[in-house]
Amino acid sequence: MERYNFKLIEDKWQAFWEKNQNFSTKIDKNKKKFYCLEMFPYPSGKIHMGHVRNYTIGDVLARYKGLQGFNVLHPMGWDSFGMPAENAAKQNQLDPKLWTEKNIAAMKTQLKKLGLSIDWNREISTCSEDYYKHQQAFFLELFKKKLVYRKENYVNWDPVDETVLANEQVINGKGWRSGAIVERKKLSQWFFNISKFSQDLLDGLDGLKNWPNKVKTMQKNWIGKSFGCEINFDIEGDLPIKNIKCFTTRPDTLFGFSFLALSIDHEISKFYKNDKEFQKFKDECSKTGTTEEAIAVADKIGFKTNLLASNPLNPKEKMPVYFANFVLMDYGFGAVFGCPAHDQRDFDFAKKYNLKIKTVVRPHDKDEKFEVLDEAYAGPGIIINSDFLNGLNAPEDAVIETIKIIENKKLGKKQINYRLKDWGVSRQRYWGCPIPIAYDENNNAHPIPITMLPVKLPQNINLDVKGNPLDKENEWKEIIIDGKKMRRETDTLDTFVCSSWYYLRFCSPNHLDYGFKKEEIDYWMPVDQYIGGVEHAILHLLYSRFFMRALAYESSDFNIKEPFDGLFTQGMVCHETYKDPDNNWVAPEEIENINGKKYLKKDNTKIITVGPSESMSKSKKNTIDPENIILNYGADAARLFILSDSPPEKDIQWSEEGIISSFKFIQKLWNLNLKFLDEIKKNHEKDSDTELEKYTNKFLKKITDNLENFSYNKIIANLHEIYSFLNKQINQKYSKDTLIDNYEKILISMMPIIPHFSNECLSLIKSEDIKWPEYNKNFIKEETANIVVQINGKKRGLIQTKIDSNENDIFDIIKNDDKIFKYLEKKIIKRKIFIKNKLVNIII
RNA sequence: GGGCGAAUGGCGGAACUGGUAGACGCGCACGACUCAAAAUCGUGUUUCGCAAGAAGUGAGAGUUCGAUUCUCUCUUCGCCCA
Repeated sequence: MERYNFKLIEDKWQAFWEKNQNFSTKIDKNKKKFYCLEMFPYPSGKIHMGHVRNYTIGDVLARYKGLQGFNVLHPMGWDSFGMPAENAAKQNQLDPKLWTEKNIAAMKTQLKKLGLSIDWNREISTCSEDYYKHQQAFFLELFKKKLVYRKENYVNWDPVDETVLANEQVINGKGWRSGAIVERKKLSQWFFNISKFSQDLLDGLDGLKNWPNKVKTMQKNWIGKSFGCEINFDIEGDLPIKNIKCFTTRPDTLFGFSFLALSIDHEISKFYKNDKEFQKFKDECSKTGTTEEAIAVADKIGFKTNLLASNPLNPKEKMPVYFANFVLMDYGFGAVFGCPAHDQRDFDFAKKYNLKIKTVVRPHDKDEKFEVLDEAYAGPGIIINSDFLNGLNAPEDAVIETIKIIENKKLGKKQINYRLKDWGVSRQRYWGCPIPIAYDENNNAHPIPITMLPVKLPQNINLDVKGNPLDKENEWKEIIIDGKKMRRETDTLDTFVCSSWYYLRFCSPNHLDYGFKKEEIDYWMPVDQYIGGVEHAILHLLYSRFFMRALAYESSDFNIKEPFDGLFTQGMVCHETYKDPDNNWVAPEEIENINGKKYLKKDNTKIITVGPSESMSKSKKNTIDPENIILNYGADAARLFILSDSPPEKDIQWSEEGIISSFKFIQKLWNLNLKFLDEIKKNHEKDSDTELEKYTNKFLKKITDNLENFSYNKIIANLHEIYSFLNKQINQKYSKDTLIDNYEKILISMMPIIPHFSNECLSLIKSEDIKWPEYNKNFIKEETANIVVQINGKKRGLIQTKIDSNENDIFDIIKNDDKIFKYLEKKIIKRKIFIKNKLVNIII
């Protein structure tokens, strides 16, 4: 048999598509559009298997929609600002720009070898001036709409590297690079007012019918709407403070009040500015990171004031006021009332400072004597020890009732609170989009005029400095606006800003005046199917949803709110892990298989222990390089394997056996194709072709259904089935026309999966009018049905009948079937269940 | 600690709205071809049992004529958040 030369054929078709510009797209108002987008990659230098999976899934969809006649937009670009470039530059004395561009070129070559149906004319890169110029214009637009503002906020500060760290760079409270204990430090930073849209972002989730519920739930929790009430506590003491406002979701536990806790940034902290003890306490607090997690894990500590707060519902009760490290200024009013019996944090705090713990809720299964002793009880129950609230159902009824009372007594009011905080976009980094702002001598911020955009990053600067390199560029910092000398903002934008609108830019990648052209986004947006990893379920997707709203805000010519109509989150690519006897990770290519055991290749004596399959990572040395796979097995085989076995939303296990099997399958299909070419030369005359037609149409139905449902793994099973069928049946002397007609349809249906192979085979018999084959319903109809015969719910036989046979017909057959009938002899039939074309169940 | 999800042969995974559990692939076994091996092709492959048959979808209960599918409790794992 002739070998299938995948190298030759894949190169041929990739060159063909490029030459004919098959995937370059233009607006065509006579055609329905389909915008298929995969999350664009960070240009690290090499594609990994995760990319292969992500882009193969997207490509299957894009090609399928194209064959169906949609005008498909399927672009690709680069999320090319960010820290790795800056770090690499520091280490190797390189220019981040050159490093990034080199990586992009390399990855583009690799992606092209996968045979993706991408419109490369629309390629964008977020670090190019053409891109970030528009981003700066958007920033100014948001500034004008007052959706951007500046405020002081805490950052994770690495005191050794003198740099700000992102949350994920803080590991166990220490800087990832220096190992220094991370501090909280206040910096003046730019914020996007995303919280203004909290309710709208929450409401919008209901309309996203084609998003996984999992992601919607995660976003919902992240926005964290809570229903509660603000309460005024009267204050007594030696300060000019009459009352403090608190937010709580559990006003019903107010009789359990035992202290008031304030954030160290609460406005009354100004009275303690000169208190040395307070300053010491504040320093202590600043050693905790800024994440909610860090604060939750940290020891609960407090600083007692001389103030007393009285319980609004029982003014005689006066409790101490503390500053506490677990109260956040961003949430509520930076003040909470402590109810130790029913909140674990408050409980820990009360234990530490010996405060009263009064039980005010009893679980439904406990009596009035129930008392909280060792841990807080936060569950539902009945209110006790609470005067006029006693007997109410907590939390539901009790919360509503208490709020009513509080409102009547004018002690506070009902309030809705959101956990979602404003988005801090300032990064003290070089390799990012410069913020188009300048400061005058009084430190007032002024937008840099739009005509002066882009604010370009300076090149050839010294990166090997502590802190933000841009801050050291004194010449660059100087700017003259309207004849006035000013100083540029040296922070750059969070890279999440770049990815919050790139899907718009793909619609008008070369438009010079603005980030997009209205006519073009009106046609292409929203993205019909967005595909990427679940790790972006919260931030990136929420920021994108915000960005659309921010652009539409106070704008009449922008009416789309949701950028992504459909979302699909694919699983990770995993591989077995290996360790040598010394407990070192070993890469798959260092291993040799001898008699079912795995040995270290180098010395052939050390036995390797096989560990569980885990997501591919360099640290565990269980990565597989896609470039080698494509080189050795071809893009079609790689695509075939990455789609088989596991549903796209679940993790997939990469294996050597698997990719080899896919590779062999393509060879088998090729052999079948040669057989077919032989067969049609024979030109049989036969009119009983229905079996082939039936099988083909059933196959087309299955494959279409599976494509629609993202059941791509089942499509591979369908391909194996159609292969076995054809391989056995092709020499059944079907007539030439029927054979060609059906084979064509089958080949077209394989085009989304293995495009090079199917295009090659198809080109040998057909070159025009290639479109997705609709299945013919007449061939799908069954004429017979297999009926399961159950006796007392147990399967006792299987009989074949004409389709739609009635109960009596089936019982006639059963009576004549000895194998089944023996169970019924001399028995009284109590009941019969009959499901048409499926089963009968006889109860005796 | 909270939320979401998952658990099916030796392995990855199928099973539509409650109706034949194990599609398809890997692995394994046997056979054909071969001097031989590789490759390829064919057959078989949930478990126990010679068989008839029985058991069987993480564990335990429940609803139902019938449960991998629905409900409850538990266990383990994964992801996200704290």
